[in-house]
Amino acid sequence: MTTNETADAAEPASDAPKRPRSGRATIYDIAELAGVNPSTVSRALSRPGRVSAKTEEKIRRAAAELNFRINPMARALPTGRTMTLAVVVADITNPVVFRTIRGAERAAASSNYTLVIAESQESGSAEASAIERLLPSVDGIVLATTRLAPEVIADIAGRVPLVAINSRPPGVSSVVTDAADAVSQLIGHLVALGHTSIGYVAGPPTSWSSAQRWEALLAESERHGLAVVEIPSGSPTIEGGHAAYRRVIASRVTAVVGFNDLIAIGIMQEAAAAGVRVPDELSVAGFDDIFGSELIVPALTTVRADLDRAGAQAVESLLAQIQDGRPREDAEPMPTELIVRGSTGPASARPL
Amino acid sequence: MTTNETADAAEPASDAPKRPRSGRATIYDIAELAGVNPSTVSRALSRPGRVSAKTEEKIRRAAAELNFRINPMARALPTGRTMTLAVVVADITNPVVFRTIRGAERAAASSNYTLVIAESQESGSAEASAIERLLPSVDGIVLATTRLAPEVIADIAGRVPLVAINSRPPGVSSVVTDAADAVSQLIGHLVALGHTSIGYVAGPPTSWSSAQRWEALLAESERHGLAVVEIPSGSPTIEGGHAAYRRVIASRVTAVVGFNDLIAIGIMQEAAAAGVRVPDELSVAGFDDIFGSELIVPALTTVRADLDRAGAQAVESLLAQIQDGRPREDAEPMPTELIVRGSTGPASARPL
DNA sequence: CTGAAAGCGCTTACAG
DNA sequence: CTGAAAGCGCTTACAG
Repeated sequence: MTTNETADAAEPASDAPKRPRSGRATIYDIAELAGVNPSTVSRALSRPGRVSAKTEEKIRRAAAELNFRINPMARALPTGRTMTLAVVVADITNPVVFRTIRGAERAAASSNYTLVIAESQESGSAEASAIERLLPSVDGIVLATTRLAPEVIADIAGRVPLVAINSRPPGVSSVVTDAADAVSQLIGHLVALGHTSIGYVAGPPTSWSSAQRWEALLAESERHGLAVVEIPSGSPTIEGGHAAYRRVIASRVTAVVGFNDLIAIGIMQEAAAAGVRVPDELSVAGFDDIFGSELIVPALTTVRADLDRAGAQAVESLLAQIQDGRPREDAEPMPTELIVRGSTGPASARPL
Repeated sequence: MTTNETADAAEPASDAPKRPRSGRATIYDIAELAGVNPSTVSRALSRPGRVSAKTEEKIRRAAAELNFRINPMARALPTGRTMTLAVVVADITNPVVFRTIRGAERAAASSNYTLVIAESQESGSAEASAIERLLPSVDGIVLATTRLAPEVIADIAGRVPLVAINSRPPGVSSVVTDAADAVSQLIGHLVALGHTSIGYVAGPPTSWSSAQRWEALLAESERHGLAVVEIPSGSPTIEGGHAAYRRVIASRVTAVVGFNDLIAIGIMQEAAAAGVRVPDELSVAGFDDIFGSELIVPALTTVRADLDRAGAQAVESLLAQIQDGRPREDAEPMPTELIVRGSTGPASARPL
């Protein structure tokens, strides 16, 4: 009532046929202007070629004149296609995830899809409920988070097209980076420098990639006859690195690899605070090559993956899945590249 | 056809009443189960209290049993409320903007709104068209970008609730940081160190905040009797800082302030490459206190603003505007805080 | 308080 | 090729 009155008051004082409340032109307006049936307008606009050339032309002209924009909500109702995708992440602030988001956003936009982003900061249950909330309004989901159990993810994937980034839930499409190769490059570098005992500061216990990297490290340790040790971090952040530092030192390793650059940076900061020189007394390396890795002194040795591309690839795979109605064959793990910088150096016994 | 057959094939082989294609329960299912009219279900679910307690209870029970989730698209059609907000940014990668996005996302989520993000990397026209595309599917827009002319923004604001971040288009709601105070703090610090000639490396020519900061700097220069010079950067990035470096040196200033930390970092990198010591020969400062400012050596003196809060505040203001139907009174400019670190020091003539 | 009806802006078989 | 009709899943005056 109130709403209507307000809307009416805002209308121009002409007695034009009733205008939609939004003030936007609809296919009915076009139909009237072009002298055709609304259904013809719909056809002309949504699948060109199904209508005679001259009618189509007339309709296009009318649409342009009325500055017509299709209403995606209205279209979504009969078709069930919302033309929007969701990406759910644990923490937008993490440099790794926003690169992924950017890649995803671009791929989505270039296919005329809209991207909504959901951050699930809190618990895994918050995450699940965010997904639940989004479900009816999206055509698919990119899951770039570590909080959900594989079975839960598989379950969601049963209800909506989904692709996971950096995890491989059973039966679910995913895009991952090549952990074995990444770790192999990094360890090769460290071994060449003479390191024989290496620490790995892990990411969250639920993180698939962290587990992968540790597994790869175990494999490398056998190959090279290394002593390796896994150290928990609490969280994949600078603070996580701080928290792990004492255990790193206590382990007497000569080199430490962080699950990600954030952790590695945290470790370097603690080392600096404790007067332990990097890399002379302790070599440090990470993964991701985030902004800041190059800035810190010494600059951080790390393994880079093309995260933008991972995000884009996830969206492309998702779109294909939406098209075909069934999950797409997973692509190869994405290649990685070792970036050697100043934080790693020759092994040398640290004075006790 | 194909679609329907597929859907049918997927259905359980019972002869249950026709299920909606989505497989989700609708209010009709609830109505049937609860033995009431669909309109009653709608009322019970959307505005509790308009229905007798016991019917409501029955309906809730049925809804829960069917695991009902309202379809936001379907609701949007009659109401015109999509429950989604858009935030449009120039570059997601910019640390400043993703902090803002995070704040916006949280505020939106806590009001049960969904946030879609649009990146407009390219030209201002790409930006305008992205907005155009989003317009029908959102209830409001947060504009955190620098590419659009104030009149264009004002025009868009006439068609959809909008609030701008870090610009003040005429007649448009906005949230901005307190440039005058920020610059005053920073210049006070530099003056105390003995600097009398200061360079300002600007952001994009279309950037309202960059202009604000420069204006404030001019005002400060009068107050303190300083020589100040504005230097263009091309872009608000590290590369922009690189590009501006020669002009900075050529200007013979003893201190330089970047429009943002990215530019300041770029300048520091060039200085390091050229063997110019910071801060001994050149003091450098920035704005934003991004991740990385603390990592670089020497750590960057900068002015911090609470960007998360800015994003959240923009969303709140937008929501109020959507409620009331008219723009909300702008809040005070947000306070800022000077963070003094190692990149600024006493003025000293640089050897030619 | 609740039911029956109309409508939001599209799409898509079904006829012709 | 195009029109007329029904329907997508909701909401909301209008009656009772």
